[in-house]
Amino acid sequence: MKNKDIKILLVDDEPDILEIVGYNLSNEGYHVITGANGVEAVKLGKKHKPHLVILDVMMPEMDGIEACELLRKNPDLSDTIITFFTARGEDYSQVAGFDAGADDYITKPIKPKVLISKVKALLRRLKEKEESSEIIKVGNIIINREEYKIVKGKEEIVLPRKEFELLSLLASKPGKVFKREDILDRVWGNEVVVGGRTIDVHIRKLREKIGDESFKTIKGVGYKFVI
Amino acid sequence: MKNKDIKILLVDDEPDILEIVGYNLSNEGYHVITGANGVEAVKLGKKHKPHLVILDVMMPEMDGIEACELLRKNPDLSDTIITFFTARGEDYSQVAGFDAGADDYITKPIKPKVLISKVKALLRRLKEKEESSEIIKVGNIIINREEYKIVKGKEEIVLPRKEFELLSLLASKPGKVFKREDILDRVWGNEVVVGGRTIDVHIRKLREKIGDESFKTIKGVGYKFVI
DNA sequence: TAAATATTTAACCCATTCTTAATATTGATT
DNA sequence: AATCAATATTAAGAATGGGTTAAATATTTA
Repeated sequence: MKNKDIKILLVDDEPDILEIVGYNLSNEGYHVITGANGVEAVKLGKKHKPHLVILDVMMPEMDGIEACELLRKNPDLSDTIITFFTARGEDYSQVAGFDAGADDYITKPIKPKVLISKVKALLRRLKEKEESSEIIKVGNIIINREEYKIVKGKEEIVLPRKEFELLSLLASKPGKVFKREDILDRVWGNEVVVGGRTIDVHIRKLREKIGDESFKTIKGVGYKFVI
Repeated sequence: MKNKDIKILLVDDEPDILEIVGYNLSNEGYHVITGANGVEAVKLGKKHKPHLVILDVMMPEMDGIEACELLRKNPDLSDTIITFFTARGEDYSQVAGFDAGADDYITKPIKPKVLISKVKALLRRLKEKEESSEIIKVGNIIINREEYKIVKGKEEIVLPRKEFELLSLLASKPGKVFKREDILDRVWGNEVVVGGRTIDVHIRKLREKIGDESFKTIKGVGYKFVI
């Protein structure tokens, strides 16, 4: 996603702030939308579905806290990051702000450079959510290597390390036969020497936990995972 | 940011050191700038705005400590990491160095491999600084890194530093398993060696204070924070 | 400087995980 | 079908690795 496609809704009742901050954000290539109070914030939020909302707390008509609560109620904006724009020292606003569903806050005054890097950090958060990490999906099984978690259908299966690694290896290429020596190399590491039956025992455990039908033995060669 | 874009200012009065260390750093792809004394360090620092400065302590003209103090006064270099390069045993220099605003120190002699990994660790710190937004929200817990404050529900929880860092690391990616070695790297720093049970003890404290259910152990791997 | 607090170490325990070994079964080959 | 080598099964024991605690150090604070 390019900066041009990223929409930032900036809401503040001081025109100067809108001007300066808006200018800096535009300069970075973001698509900036501005509003002057809470009512506008809610209206513009609904209309534009911005990726990031920067909300001043103290505003006429409707303050930032209330606006934030209303914005959060809109399911279209559930992935939107909302951050408050608050004068240093207005501590109460932070607490109230988080209750209202804000993700962060930015203190005024702030240097343009710092603001930009803060905005980038917030948007990076959004990006991370989108990017899926090391996840293997096969049939109805999802293997999440980052979380060390297996989900089969609806149930979560907990596997000890060696079993997890073995399954992950076999499932990384369903259908492919992995030779016994390759399995030893990749799951046990080629410096460790274990007896010949160790793999079998682990396969057995997996068959018990994941399902017999998923693991095929190729006699004299190795094993494969089938869907 | 690619290595090519990372500028390292290396300052030492011994040409051999500049040669060897500089070679190793260049080899990793870093953009290396070298200087022979404190005066040059300050001049080159101002000019190039390096991301990392490696400063020998004992140098003619102006020593590393003084150079460090001067570099620190430059607001452009506020994000720059400064580390001293000191012969093993020159203990006083470490103390004085930190007073002068240094972030770390590297002892001579050092093997190229160790040096590189140290530099990487330092640069990782820089990256984290840039990236980490100061507030992490997970479940009903708000971690405010800027104020070193934890709020769980309505109550504020005070955590000592290591516990705080550990929690904030784990909570930075709920669900993700952090390997023990990664935790050591990122909370303790990879140069510090602590006993095997240290992490456990801190986890235990967190479990007491935050809630047992939030910290899951993945045996043989590490820990994860779950909501 | 003393007192308080934080951090690390060390010792021990316990549970889980891994491996082995002994025996049973399978399947390819003749 | 007999044979034989490879794999399956099982249970037991070994090894690993985490949990817990208290005491020893370090560090910070008053």
